[in-house]
Amino acid sequence: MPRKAMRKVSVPVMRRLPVYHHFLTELVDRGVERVSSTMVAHQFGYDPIKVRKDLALTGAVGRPRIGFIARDLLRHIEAFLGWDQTQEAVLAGCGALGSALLGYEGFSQCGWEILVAFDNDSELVGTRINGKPVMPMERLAEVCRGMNVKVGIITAPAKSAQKIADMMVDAGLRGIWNFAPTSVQVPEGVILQQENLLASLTILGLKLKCLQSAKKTDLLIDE
Amino acid sequence: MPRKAMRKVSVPVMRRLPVYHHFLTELVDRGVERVSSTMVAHQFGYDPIKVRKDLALTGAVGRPRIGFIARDLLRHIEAFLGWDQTQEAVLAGCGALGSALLGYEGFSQCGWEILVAFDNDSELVGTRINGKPVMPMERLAEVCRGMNVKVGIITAPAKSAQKIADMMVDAGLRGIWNFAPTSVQVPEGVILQQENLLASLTILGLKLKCLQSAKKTDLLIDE
DNA sequence: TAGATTGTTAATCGATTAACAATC
DNA sequence: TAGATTGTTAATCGATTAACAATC
Repeated sequence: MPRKAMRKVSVPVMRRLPVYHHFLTELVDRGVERVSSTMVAHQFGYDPIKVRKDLALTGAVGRPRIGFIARDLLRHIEAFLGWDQTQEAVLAGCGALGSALLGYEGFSQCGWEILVAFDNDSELVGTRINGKPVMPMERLAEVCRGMNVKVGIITAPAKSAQKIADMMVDAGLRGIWNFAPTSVQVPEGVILQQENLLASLTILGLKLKCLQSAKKTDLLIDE
Repeated sequence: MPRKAMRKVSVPVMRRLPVYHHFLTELVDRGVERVSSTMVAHQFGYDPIKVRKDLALTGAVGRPRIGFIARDLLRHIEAFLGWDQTQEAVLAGCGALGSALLGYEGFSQCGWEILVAFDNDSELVGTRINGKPVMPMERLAEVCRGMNVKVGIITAPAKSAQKIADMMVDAGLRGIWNFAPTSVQVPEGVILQQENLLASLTILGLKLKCLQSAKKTDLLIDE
C-alpha cells in the first residue's frame, strides 16, 4: 500500500478530482497514454499549478518532461476518492427524481450501488424500478441494519424529508444525501450532504445577468 | 429602486443565499416577523458575521437590537437572486432525469419556468410531460429564437451532450445547465453550469470515511 | 544538450473571522 | 438605562498563484 500523505483536502479539490477523472477516462479511451497537468489545466481553464497540486494529493507521481501515465493517474484518483471500493446506499422516495437516480448509470462508475428503494405508495411497494426492489418505508430500519448500509438518499417531497431523515438516523445511517428542497437537521456525527438544484440554477441566472449588463451588475467570481 | 452596492459576489455566497431564503420562508409561514443574523447562523452552524455580510449584500437593512423584518429580508434576497423576475428555459432530453426536472415544483419558487422540452424519440414528440410539450430536437433553434429563450438544460445521455450543447449555442442560448456526466465545451460568452452529482456523492463518501477512521485519513474541510 | 515538466517553497489574494463603535 | 444586534474596519486563515530548483 502506498504511503498516504496526511494533507488537508478541501471541498473544491474534491469537486475537481471527479472532473479530471472523467476527462482522463476519455483520453485513455482514445488511446492516450501520457498526460501533463498543463493538458488537464488547459481543458478546464485552470492554472496548471493548481491541477498539479490537486493531482499530487492523490499520491500520483509524475515525471518531469513526461508527465503522468494516464492509467496510473486514473487509478490514483479512484483510490483517493474511494471509487475503488464498493459503497452501498438506500433511497427513500420513488417519485420522478428518485426513479431517475435508481437508473443513473454514473453511480457504478464510482463504486456506488443503491441496494433498495423505499416508498409509502402501496402501488409501488413490491415492484422494481430499474431493477431495484421497492419496499415499504417502515422496513427501512430493519433492512438497513440487516444489510449494514450506512448511506441514505432522500428524494421525497420537502414536507416528509425531516421525518425520513429521522428514520434514517434511527436506522443507524451515518450519511444522508438530501435532494428535497428543504433544510434537514441531523445529529452530530451524521454527515448531511444537501443537494441544492435551485442554487445551481440561480448561479447560472446571475452569471448570465452579469454578462449581459456588465455596467450596473455586481462582479461574479467563478469557481 | 434602491441603490445597489457594487460589491463582489462569490459563488459560496450565491449558494448560501437560497438556503437562507428557504429557512426564512419557513419562519414567515410560522408567523415569525423578525429575524436576526444570529438566528440564521445558528440554524446552519455558520458564523453570525458571515451571515450578516451575506445579507448585507442583498441590500437589506437591519436594525440594531431588533434584527431584520423577515418579509422584507425575503424580498431583498429574492430581488438580489433575480427570483422576482420570470426566467425561461428549455430542456433537452426527456429521460427519467429530464422528466423529473419538468415536474420539479421548486423552479417556480425562484421564477424559473421550463417552456418546452426536446427529444429525438418519436414516441415522446407531440406528447406532454408534466404539462410541458415535447418537440423534436431539430426544432430547437427555431423555437428558442421564436420565444427568445436564453437558457437550456441538458438532461441527455453523456454521448449526445456535446452535440446538444452545440445546437443550443447555435440557437442563440447564452446559458447551459448540463446534467450529463461529461465535460462540454462552449464558446466564450456562453455560461456553462455543470451539475455534478457524482462529485456530491463522492464528497459524502469521503467525509464519511474520514469520520469513521479519524487516524489514518486526511482532514476534510466542510463548506 | 536543451527544454519542458514536475514538485516544492514563497507570495499573493480573497474569504472568513475578530474587534468594536453605533444604535435601538 | 442596559444589553443585544447591526454594520464596518482590521486581522486571520487558507486557497490559489508565482517562483524556482530538480530531473528526465
